Amino acid sequence: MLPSAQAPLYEIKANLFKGLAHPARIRILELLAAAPQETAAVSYLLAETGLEASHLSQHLATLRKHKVVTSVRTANAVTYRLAHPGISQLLAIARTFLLDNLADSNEQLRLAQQLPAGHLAGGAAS
Amino acid sequence: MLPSAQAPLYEIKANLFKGLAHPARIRILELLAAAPQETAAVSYLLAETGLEASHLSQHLATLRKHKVVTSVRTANAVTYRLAHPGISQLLAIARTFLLDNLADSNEQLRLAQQLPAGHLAGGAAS
DNA sequence: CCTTGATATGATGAATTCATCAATCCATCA
DNA sequence: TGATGGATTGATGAATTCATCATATCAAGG
Repeated sequence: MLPSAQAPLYEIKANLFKGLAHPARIRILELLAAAPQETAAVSYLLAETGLEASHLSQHLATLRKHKVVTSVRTANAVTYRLAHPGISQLLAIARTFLLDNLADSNEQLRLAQQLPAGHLAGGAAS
Repeated sequence: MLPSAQAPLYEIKANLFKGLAHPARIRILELLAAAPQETAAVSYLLAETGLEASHLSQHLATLRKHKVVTSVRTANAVTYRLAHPGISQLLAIARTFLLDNLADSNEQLRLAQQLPAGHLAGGAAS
């Protein structure tokens, strides 16, 4: 059920978050958010994510379905763009929230051990 | 797979959004966001949402699992609280994004009909 | 102890999403 | 036209989430 003027706003919001609820789609969106004019070609996304073409297409289709991205075909190339600046804001806020969670984990670890916590996260990509 | 210091950040983000990807949970979070100190009792959430107790509990458990809320039991009452101010920011941004989508829908409708669009959404709750 | 109120958990079938491969479509070129 | 490159769609089984009811747990009072 897609966003519709007839659906309650909480349903519309939940649907938006469903569109964001997969790691591969987060990676795609972050590549777009970091690209000039929040726009990138499928070929670029393909190279950067390392996904198989059909897998990437499926995820892009989901993002289109949820109106998180828009696409334009130019000859044999298709480019995708974030549909709204709010998307990158959502990603940015999710980052601060999660970094705080990491800080909390550090705090709990320290209280548990009564020792200064070493560094916990060394491999976080984005 | 819960947020862990070892998981890539895009997986952590996707997991956060999974926690938000259900209408009932959005409603709960918005009630909390609007409550004093972003805190409310289960009994209050029960009355406001109209959900059955076990259904509400299941959703609250999901929100706890995703660290979107925290809970405290005081005697036979349990209160929930947003775990981070970022949550209400996510909801607020989702709102602006979606309102823009409504505006877009209005624009397309107008172009299609070459007539001023009447009001489309009259029943949106939140 | 039993009863009551408040809340959480367990279990199960239905629905949806995910992962993945095959096939198809679109555009270009010789 | 056929071949090639770029991108999408269709199909299917596995995994996860959702919906819902039964049961259990926690806390307080008589």
